[in-house]
Amino acid sequence: MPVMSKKSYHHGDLKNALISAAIEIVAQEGVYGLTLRKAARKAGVSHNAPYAHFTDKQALIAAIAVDGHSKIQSLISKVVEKYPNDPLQQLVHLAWAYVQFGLRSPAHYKITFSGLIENEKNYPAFVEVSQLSMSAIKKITADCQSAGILKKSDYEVEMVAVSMWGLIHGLVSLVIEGQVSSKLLMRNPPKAMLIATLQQVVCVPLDVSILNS
Amino acid sequence: MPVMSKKSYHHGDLKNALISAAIEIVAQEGVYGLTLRKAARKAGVSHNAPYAHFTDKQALIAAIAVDGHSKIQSLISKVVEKYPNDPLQQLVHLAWAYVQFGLRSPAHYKITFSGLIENEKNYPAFVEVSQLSMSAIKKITADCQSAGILKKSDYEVEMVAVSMWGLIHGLVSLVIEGQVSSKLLMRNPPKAMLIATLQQVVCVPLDVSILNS
DNA sequence: AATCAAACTTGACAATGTCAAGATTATATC
DNA sequence: GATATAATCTTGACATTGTCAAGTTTGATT
Repeated sequence: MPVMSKKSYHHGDLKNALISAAIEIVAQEGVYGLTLRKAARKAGVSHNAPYAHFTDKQALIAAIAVDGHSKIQSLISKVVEKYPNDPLQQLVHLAWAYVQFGLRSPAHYKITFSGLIENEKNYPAFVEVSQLSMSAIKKITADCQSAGILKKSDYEVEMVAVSMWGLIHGLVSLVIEGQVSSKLLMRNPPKAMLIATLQQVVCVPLDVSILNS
Repeated sequence: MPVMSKKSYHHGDLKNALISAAIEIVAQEGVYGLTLRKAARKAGVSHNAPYAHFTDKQALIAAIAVDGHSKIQSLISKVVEKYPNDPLQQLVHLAWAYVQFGLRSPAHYKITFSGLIENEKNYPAFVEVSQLSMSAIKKITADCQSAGILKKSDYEVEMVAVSMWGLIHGLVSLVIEGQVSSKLLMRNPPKAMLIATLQQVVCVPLDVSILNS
């Protein structure tokens, strides 16, 4: 791994530098503000340098999405480690991680989870990492069912996991889009909102205090 | 309302013509294929004509979203008329309308419900129509609660409605993005999928046969 | 040390969003 | 009904963008 020297012809770590730059741009100017040339400028290279690492503008966007999935996954790992054998805590904190990521970095969240990538199958890294996310949710869901925390439906585990995923993702989307009135948010901050939602799905009553950590 | 004469300087109904053209483009070439100039070409006007009706490219996108909301709302109206005093049927068919719209016109659905509009507050028509959608869902949800079909939570009706909305929207999003494996879809076609999902939320068992219509 | 491939640059091109200024037509006012 | 006014549409121009082509620099391999 070559050191990032100040002024060499070769950047050394341009790919990651471009991704970071792109994430910053997206955070500051939104999805439509992202430009290949702008990212290149921010990384201090010429306007065509990105093409050595990304075939497309879409490929850079896909890389941002991969980064988003990775961030969520590292959060999930931490949560699973912190609450072993407690799938309810894992589930709630998993959902909470999504909400936090979504509210903290809306644009990044959108790119990652809201289907802004046109042909995802063209980007194997994205396909792989998004399947990993799904696997994590599936595992936690299955554990919840075994522990009697989630209803067992007649359909397979994946079915219920998709429902959970959808529920959380849908909620976050609505909050980000502002379709949930701010008044409602004031009276029911996201954390309580999440609990209320999960209570619809979970068949044991939830104690809100489990979230104080 | 002037007739759409063949070759007058004034188009007569350019605004709607542009929206239709844009929807077609989006359906055929995806969101990134949409271009102001392309829509203008398709409507047979000069490249700057759209600016008489839309301040922005974003404004045209917002108009597409408004159209999507309108389509869903007319579907909702029909369903509510068809099943008066049967909130469960209303709920299921409402959800089903979303799924159908999403699977039939993925790109249009994305623009309408997936937050592709950057600053929605800048487009009052969009804000208004999306609030109407929410109101419809809220009413049906409340009716379901009154009928004992949906659990009453400690939180207000809007809370539960948001959950329902989120659940449906999240599911459709995942299907559109292809994050739900096609194998799963084969074994559980969308209609059954929807039922499975609703069974997580609804506290009375659902009979799949109610969907045969 | 010579070769090769990867990483990066410069240059070019068509397409796009949008501004400015002018042309055409509908509508309202007298 | 003529005239003013505003809405609608056109032509022209410009900077920016994604991407192709061709060349340059450099690290790696032999």
